[in-house]
Amino acid sequence: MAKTPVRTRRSGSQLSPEAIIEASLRIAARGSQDAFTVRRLGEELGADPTAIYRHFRDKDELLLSVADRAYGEILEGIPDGLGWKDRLRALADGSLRVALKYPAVASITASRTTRRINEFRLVEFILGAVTEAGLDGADAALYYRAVADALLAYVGQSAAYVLFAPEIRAGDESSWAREYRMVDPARFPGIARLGTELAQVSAEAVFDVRVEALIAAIEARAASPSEDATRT
Amino acid sequence: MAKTPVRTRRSGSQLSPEAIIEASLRIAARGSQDAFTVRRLGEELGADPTAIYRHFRDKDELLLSVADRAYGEILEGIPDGLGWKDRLRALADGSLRVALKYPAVASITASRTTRRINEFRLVEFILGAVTEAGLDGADAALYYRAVADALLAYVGQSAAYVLFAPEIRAGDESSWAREYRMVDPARFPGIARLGTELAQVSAEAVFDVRVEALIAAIEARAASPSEDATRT
DNA sequence: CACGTAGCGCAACACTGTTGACATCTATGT
DNA sequence: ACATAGATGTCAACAGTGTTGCGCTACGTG
Repeated sequence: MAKTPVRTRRSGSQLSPEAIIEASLRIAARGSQDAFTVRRLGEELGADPTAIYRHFRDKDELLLSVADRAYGEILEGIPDGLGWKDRLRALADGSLRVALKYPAVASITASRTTRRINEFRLVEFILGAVTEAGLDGADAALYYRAVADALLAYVGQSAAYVLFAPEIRAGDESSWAREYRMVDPARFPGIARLGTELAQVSAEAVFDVRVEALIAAIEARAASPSEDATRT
Repeated sequence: MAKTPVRTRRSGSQLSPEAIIEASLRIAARGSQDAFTVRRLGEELGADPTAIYRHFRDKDELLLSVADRAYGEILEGIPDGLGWKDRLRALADGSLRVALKYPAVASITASRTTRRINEFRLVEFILGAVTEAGLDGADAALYYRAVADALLAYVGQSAAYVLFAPEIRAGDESSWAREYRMVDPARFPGIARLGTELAQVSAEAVFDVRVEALIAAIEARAASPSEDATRT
């Protein structure tokens, strides 16, 4: 029936949760070239599309498992021996890298919670960084959430973007060079004056600014822990 | 044909782009109670579901128009006479408010560009704020993008979250009080130690931290404009 | 006044995720 | 060793999504 499969795997089974997760990652790695659908997944596995429902309750549960596997890939890419700032930077870079590697997974999972092993490891990783920065208690929890939410949001947004059809993406990207260059300078003086600079901003630089802003906020908070965290 | 409708509206027409946009906003305002689908939209308009294709090329174009209308709603809610910091704070609050009012629209549009009038006004608004803060040229463009992307990402993430089915949301929210409380303290000492504080963090406080972090980054950048913007 | 066409309704298509019925085949209890 | 229960896989089908082609009506314009 539609029940969570037991742990005892039968030897005769062709499929397994691990094999399904890996096939999902293979499909997701092809980005917008290959849709991450149940039928396509069955094709990749050489099995009936509905066979995966014997190993996962629904596609959502599969997606969370796949995402957790991706979380592990992020953690593996972070070297040891770094200070808390460089650990957070490495985490940000790795998250973006993995999210762009599996955009279909990242774009859907960005506002979810996997509640699986590698998510625990990631939480512990961030908590360790903010603790080393000098935060503790409610402050550590608050700034952990700020870091985690910001990373997930940005990374998910970037993933959703690369997942768009090329023609849509081309239209969005060229807008800075087209529509934004033709605006009425009287109504929009700022856009008219900075049109060239706006078209030249790189996504990497923006990502950098946002990561460094968070790190600076953590540092500032650790320096004055008694004040209230909210706006003055 | 599948061509963009001309501007001369016939008097006998029951529908109009404006009426369709407003019906879309009404449906989107019902959140997860009412799915924002083409058929539901036709029902709301008292017309055939496919009638909207005489006014919009596809659902994507409609969505961008609806989003731009929501952008206008954000701008209307921002009072005059504020300094640049309070203008950005009011923008952030208004963006989140409108996004949560029309979650179905915000969650899809978060990584898109409308290229319509109210988006121009929003860009001009943010550019004015960062300019008043003391930034100019490439710096103003860079930090505009950081603010705009961060706002869109967070607001879209929040919208996607409230759009989830209540049972999924309940599972995600209770995870802090359940799974995260039962982790092995030896493997995850940070989670075990801060479990209580993690469960008590409010989304508003997290939003606040992220907005203030960006404002502080702009201020710091304006104070030392000669340095390189990237990580040291 | 005739005619081209915008506006709209209807039926249908391709594509999602998902479920129920049926068959097979393994693992286990006796 | 054998029978049975349950896990695994296949097939057909369903409800839901966005979208398109065809035909009709009624309007605005020549």
